[in-house]
Formats: sequence, C-alpha cells, structure tokens
Amino acid sequence: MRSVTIKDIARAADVSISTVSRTLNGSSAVAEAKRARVLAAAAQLGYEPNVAAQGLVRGRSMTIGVLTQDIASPFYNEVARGIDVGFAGSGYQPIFVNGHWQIQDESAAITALTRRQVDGLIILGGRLGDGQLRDLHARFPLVLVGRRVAGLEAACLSVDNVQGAFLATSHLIQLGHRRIGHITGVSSQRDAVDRLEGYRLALAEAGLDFDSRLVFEGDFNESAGIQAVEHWLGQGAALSAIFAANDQMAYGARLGLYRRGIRVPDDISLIGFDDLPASQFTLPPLTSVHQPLFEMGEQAARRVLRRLQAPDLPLEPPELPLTLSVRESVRYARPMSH
Amino acid sequence: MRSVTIKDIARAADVSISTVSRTLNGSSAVAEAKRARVLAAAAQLGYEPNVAAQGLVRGRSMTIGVLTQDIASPFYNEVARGIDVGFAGSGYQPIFVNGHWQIQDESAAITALTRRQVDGLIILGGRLGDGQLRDLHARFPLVLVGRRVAGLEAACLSVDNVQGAFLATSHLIQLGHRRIGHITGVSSQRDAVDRLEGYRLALAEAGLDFDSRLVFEGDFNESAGIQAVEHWLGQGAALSAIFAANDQMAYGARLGLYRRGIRVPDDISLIGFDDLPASQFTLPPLTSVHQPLFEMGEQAARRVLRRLQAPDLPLEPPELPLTLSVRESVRYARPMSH
DNA sequence: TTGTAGGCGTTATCAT
DNA sequence: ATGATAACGCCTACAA
Repeated sequence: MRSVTIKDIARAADVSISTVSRTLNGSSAVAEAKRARVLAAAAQLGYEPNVAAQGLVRGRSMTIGVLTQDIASPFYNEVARGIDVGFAGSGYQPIFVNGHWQIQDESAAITALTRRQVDGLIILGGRLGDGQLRDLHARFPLVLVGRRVAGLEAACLSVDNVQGAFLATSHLIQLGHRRIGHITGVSSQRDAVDRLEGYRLALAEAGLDFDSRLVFEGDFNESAGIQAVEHWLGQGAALSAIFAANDQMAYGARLGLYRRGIRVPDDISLIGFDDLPASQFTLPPLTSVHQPLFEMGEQAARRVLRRLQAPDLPLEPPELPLTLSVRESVRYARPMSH
Repeated sequence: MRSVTIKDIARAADVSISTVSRTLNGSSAVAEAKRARVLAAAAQLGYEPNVAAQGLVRGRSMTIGVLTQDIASPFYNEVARGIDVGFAGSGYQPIFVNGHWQIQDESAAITALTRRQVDGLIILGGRLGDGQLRDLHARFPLVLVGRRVAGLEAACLSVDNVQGAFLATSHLIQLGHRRIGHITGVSSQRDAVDRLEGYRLALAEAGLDFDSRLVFEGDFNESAGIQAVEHWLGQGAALSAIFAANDQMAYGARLGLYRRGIRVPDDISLIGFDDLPASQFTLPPLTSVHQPLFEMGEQAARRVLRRLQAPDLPLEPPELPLTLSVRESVRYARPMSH
C-alpha cells in the first residue's frame, strides 16, 4: 500500500515530476492546461506530500520541539494550549516531549528532538544547566518559558515571581493577617526561591518578623499542601493565613485543613500561585496570583516563529503582567486571640 | 551550521559511508578496528542520525499520530500521560494534534499526521464518522479510545458507560436517595447517551420513576454544572442527589450549590464520572466512577506497537473495569421532608 | 569484510 | 514553460 507520490501524478497527468512539483507549490509558472491536469490527478489520487522528504531537501522539518516537564500537569497544559494556538495555521507542528524534572530525561528528550531535526525549541522549566541552554540557543531558535538565563534575556519568557509573591503576601497583610504560613516549592528551583523571597519582602515591608517555623518546604504537588498543614497543626503553630507557592499545593492545604475541620476562609485564609483554570471552580474559589500561562505559551510559539522568519531582528523581553485574582478563599483576619 | 552526517564520519574514520551505516546500526559485521574508528569519530563529531532521512528510506517515520480533542482538558491529559508512558523507550514518538471536537479540525489534523507519514494512529473520542474511521483503520494500525465502532471492536478501547452510570446511580439509591438529578454530557456523543441510559436503568431497577425535569443537558464543561444547579433551583426542583456525567460538571455543580449556600454532601450528595486525579483534592473529595484513563492510554500505545510488530496477530478487546471511587461527596439521604 | 551504486520523495538547478 | 538531473541523509542490495 505505497502512498502516492508526485511520480504517480506525473504519470497520470503525463507531465514531468518537476512540473508537478512546480504546480503543487507554485514555485514558478506552469501552463494552465497542464496545471489543471496535475491538480486533477493529485486530487483524484488523493496525493499528500511527504513532509519528511520535503524537509530533507529543504533543510527544514517544519516541526518545533517542546520540552515540557510533566505532560499531565495542569500547569504545563495551559502553556501547551497556548503553544498549540500560537502555531496554529503556521504549518509548524509542535512536538511535545517529557523531561520529568530529571536532567537525564531532559537530555534524552532534547536528543530525540535533535534527531528529528526540529527547526526550533521551546523549553518549559526544567533543570538543564544555563550553559547547556546557551549551547542550544546557539543551535536553534530557542524560547525558554519560566526561566531566566543570563545572556539569553531576549529568549526568556517569565514572570516576576518575587513581585507575585509580594502581591499575595501583602494582600493578606492588608487584610489584617499577621501570622502567615508559606508553603514553598522545590528549593532548587528558581521560581520557588523567588516566591519565598517575595513573601519575606512583604513581611519585612510591613514590619513583621520572619518566622522560619511558618515556612514549610513543599514540592509543588498537592500532597505537599496536606503535609504542610499536618506539620503546622501537629506542632500547634498559630497562623491565620497560608500562601502556597502554587495552586496545587493550595488545593492540598485546603483538603488538609478540611480533614481537620478547619474552614477556608472562615478559619484560615488561603492564597495560591498560578491561577489555574480549575481554581475558579474549587471550593471556595481560590484567590491566586495570576500567571498568564496561556499567553506565555502563545508568545513562545510566536517568538520562535519570528526567529524562524527574521532570525536577525532583535526581540525585546515581553511584558508579562502579574495580577492577583481575588476570590473567596481569603477574608479579613479575625482579631488576634492572644 | 550543517549537521554532521555519516559522510562526515566516513571521511573522519577513513572508511566508506556504508561501513559507517553498518556499524551504527549493526546490520552486519564490521572489522573491529574500523568499528572502533567509526564509533570514535561519531562520538567526537557529535553525530545524530537524521530520523527523517532514515524514515524516508526505511518507510517508517517512527512517529505515531495522536488525535486528541482538547489538549488542555484534564481528561485527555490522563490518557496522554498513559500514551506517553506506553511509548517510552520504544523509539516511537507520539505526536499530538487537536481536533477541538470539530469535524473539520479533526480531518485537518489527520491530514497533518498523514503528511508526516505516521506509522500508527490513536484517536481519542471525536466526531469522525464510523466510515471514515474504518478507512483509517485500513491504512494504519489504529486504536480508538472512548469509542465503539462496529467492525473495529478489536481496535476500540472503551469502558462500559452504561454500567458506570448504573453503578453511580444505584449507589445513590442504596443510600436512600429518591430524587436524583442527572447532568448529561453532549447528547450527540455516545458516552453521554450511554451514561443517561445507565441512570435510567438504575432508576427503573429500583422501581423509581424517571422524571425528565431532573435531567439537565450539559456539555461536559464546568459551567454546565453551574447552569444545571441554577436551573433546578430556579424552578424549585426537589432533589437530594446529583449524578453528573463527568467530573468537570460535578465541580461546576458543587460551586453552583455553594453559591446558593447548599452544602455537599450535607444537603445534596454528588457523584461524578471519570475520577480525575484532581477529584481526590476537591472539597469535599468527589465520589466518582473511576475510568482507568491512564491505563487506557498506555494500552492504546502498547496496542499500536503490537500491531506494528505483529500486524496479523489478532488482538482481543481488553478488560477495562469500572469501579466507583467512594469519597466524601455522598451520604445517606435524610428522611424525605414531604 | 568492504565499497559502489541505486533509491526513498521532494525540491531546485540546469539546460532547453 | 518544461524536463532531466543532482542533491538532501540514509540504507541496502550487489559486487568485489
């Protein structure tokens, strides 16, 4: 069941393969009569061009590699959706590979992409070293989402995590909260560190002491939120609000509190980070620092596209505004009971 | 910046390109000395085979097309994760395209895959006609997830939606619920219809009347859940439990009830379908009919792989057991107040 | 064991 | 305007 090739069309339309190629991609004029015959034959035979063969001769595969960490995480999905939309209609196909937050997997994934001759690369998060990223940047049109690499500023798409955390924490402080717990992300990741920093900054600005007992090191998963709550409650920590470094941990915290009979926001206020679409539908709807994940994905796609078309035009670092989506999971602190 | 080819290696190792090819994929014996030289040169030059070129000559692209409907939906993501795992280490790369539940988009997506010479196809849901699917099945190793097509039984991976809905509804009935609302999925989709059927069956078996006012037609999105609740409450419908045709609508319903001050499960019990990972972390954790989404994805991958290796070996339709994940969103019905 | 040569499907450069 | 023909990177008879 060989697939039909331009050779078949040439035979059917009684022209040379070059004529077929020319009419099919309009690279130069073809006599109207032959043109019609070719088109008819192509349609009749159900011809589909072989992208791999085209890529081989043109030197472009028309595919863009996307290195994501966890194909199933709601976080990466929003970005992926943006990427998908960003490439729609461009002729380029994003191809997603998983890094699983493991440097070996990430390297293997990059290799897989390289072998497929991807024309560009989008990397979401991950642990690849700055040096390695710079190498890749030298070889491909590259866009990095959620990372900041020195020297690659124009290729980086990321929000100001410090400011975001500052926003969230300040909001709680303004509502009268004084003892605010923070569940961090993986401490080896820059965004997690930055969010912790923003939290500290907000406390400092309000003249509140930083209490390390109110900081729990999580890993960005739901279960870490549960553990944080267990931890705090277990040692009788007094707190009236929690700021989680991402929404998923906030969900976990909410569940942990619920299991202990503690209500959000009645007893404890809760803020997340990311503002995943699901956060509007949780109970109560979660207040969260809104990252424009979809837009970041879309931007990333548009940027590699631009680099592909105009490799030399400089790109300026984009505006990626952060806002706080205020919902029912926070309320005024009750007067301190002690 | 041309990438290095076997020709480069041949020159560096002072052998012919066929020798290079042979050592690289061990297709036939090569003198140890040359072998070593080739390997060294390849490593030294950082050679990466061009998969497209290999595919061109071998006639296999080593890619599998996956037609998904909504890359961002938590439902498809679980399946996608399974697919990813299923192909891991096989050398085959899944490439995901979006159908958006639009038949045109789906066709366009299939075309995009065809042009890339995919070696196999996995189709998740969608609206493609049975005839079209049969055509595709004739051309590719094909696995269908979430659909049942006559004549393609062995290629279909889907659960018994009637039974699942029956399970859920019966559970509520056993807990004493008599007025159970049902939020359906898109009525043009088979699984939605089947779930409604299971709901009816359970009512019938328990000798309960089917009341069409307790059925609200949704669309599988969260907002439909909210609308259903608004609808029922607006017209003063009396019900003590709700069975939603998927988890996402259950989330919406829960939120709608919350906004009206109605508690789950205190006032109304709630059951979903799918048992998305997130459902364990919602408040309260949602009771739901568990579909083995991840396993379905993994199975799908394994099956195309099998077909690729042993095209003729018959595959039997797999066992895909459904269970009810019972969590806090349901409780005994309170004695009827009228 | 090794190299030469032909071909996979397509585009692009030549003459014509 | 059109048709040979040479690549693109790789594999695999076929010869040697």
